[in-house]
Amino acid sequence: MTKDKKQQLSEAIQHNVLTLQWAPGQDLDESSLSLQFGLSRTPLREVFRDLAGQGFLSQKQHRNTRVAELSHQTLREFFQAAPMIYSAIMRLAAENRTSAQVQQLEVIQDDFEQALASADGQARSLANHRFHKQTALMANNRYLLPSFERLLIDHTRIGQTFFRTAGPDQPMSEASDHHRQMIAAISVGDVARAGDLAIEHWNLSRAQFAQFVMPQSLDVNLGQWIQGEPS
Amino acid sequence: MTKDKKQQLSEAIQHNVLTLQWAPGQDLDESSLSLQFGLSRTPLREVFRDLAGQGFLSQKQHRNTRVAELSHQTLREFFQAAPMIYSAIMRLAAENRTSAQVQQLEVIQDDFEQALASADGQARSLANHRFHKQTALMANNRYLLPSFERLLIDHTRIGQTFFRTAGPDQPMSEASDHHRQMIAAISVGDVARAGDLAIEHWNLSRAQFAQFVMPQSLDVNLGQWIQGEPS
DNA sequence: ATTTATTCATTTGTATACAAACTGTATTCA
DNA sequence: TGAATACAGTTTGTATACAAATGAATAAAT
Repeated sequence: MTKDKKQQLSEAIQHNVLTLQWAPGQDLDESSLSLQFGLSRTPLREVFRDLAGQGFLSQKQHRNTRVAELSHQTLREFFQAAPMIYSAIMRLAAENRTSAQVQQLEVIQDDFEQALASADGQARSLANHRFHKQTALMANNRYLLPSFERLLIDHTRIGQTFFRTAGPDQPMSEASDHHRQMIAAISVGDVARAGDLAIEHWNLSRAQFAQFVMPQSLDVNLGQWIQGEPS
Repeated sequence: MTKDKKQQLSEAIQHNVLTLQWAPGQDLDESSLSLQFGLSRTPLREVFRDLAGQGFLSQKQHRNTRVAELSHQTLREFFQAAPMIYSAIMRLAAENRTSAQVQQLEVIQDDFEQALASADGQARSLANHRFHKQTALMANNRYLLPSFERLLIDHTRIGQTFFRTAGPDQPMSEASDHHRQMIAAISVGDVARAGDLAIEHWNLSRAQFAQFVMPQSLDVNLGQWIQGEPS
């Protein structure tokens, strides 16, 4: 009945990090969490290590574990890497998908649209997260996956602001349209189209970021990456 | 005097994995290793988890930890991801490098050339590994790094055969030439040139792979990726 | 008054004992 | 004979006690 405690703990931490209920950089306390989840410190620390390896948390020797930071520097690195990786994942998803996975993706997309209709920013954001995570699963490439998952974590955290404040109108439905078109492209194995859609979808996200969270001082630097290739 | 035992253990494992002294898929024994390194199982298991997260080892619930596998499937995924990531890392290295890092890279390259002169396949291969790891450090992008490191692990393992058997002649010196040109491009911040060199260097590696380790049956499938974009 | 030591409380890291799970062998039953 | 099951030995996973390291607060010194 009581599922795997470690699994539960891991999922709870991931949830708290992705929804910003735990702020970037926030300290975590081993003993209180181990009490809270009925686990001793040994397995708890193993979960910490796993999640640090995946980019949810960060650890330093003899210092407490914290929620992974989100600094200006990480944002810059984020914009340098994201379009390429998202596009590659989408192309490979179109290449390698199975029909069962496509069906699963459609279910997830239905959830996403339901979440958009609600006013619940967390639900919207997590549903979006699940959609893209499924595309990564379909891409089926162990080398690309870790980078993509890291990007997705921070994409979801940054996007919180947007999903929280915006109504279910313009850009929201545009995102949903993209998802539907992605499913179509992936479903028929149209690799090039899938890759292009990723870029297009990404440009939408970028516009959101610029509007809602981008520090003014970074705009100039980011500009050269946003357009495409830097000269 | 006795440095950090965990660090020592971690480096020893990495070395054994990269040089194929531990074969892909090989089982590891917790108790014998903990005895051997004078560490209890608790910290040893933490090292295992870290290295599994980095792609050196692989773990499953209630099963022993093993050296990460190298199957046909992983090779396919490898060829799908490698050129793009290598190129991106090299471009970013040219973009973000510091002069101290360039100097460091030159030292590493000197080591590499020394190793080429020797007949020691492991030394050659590890020196090559260090060169590319340094470029990743210079790229300074936390999102790309985990994917690149995974690729580099398997690149090094696959390349062992080549570095072991070949003399210090044709393709060897060609690789070394590439390294020198990379340093030059990175040093002056020529982003496009650095990216192109990565592709060029990669094509050389690929030729080596095809010649030395590629299973005949896979050649056809891999062909479509080797040329560039699949239609 | 500011800086430098020193102490102590808190937290992280390690060792070890114990519990749970898996693997292979032997035994039972069809 | 072959399949299924039960058992034993080994290995992985967890709890807990202890050791080491950190940082904050106090005391000492310039």
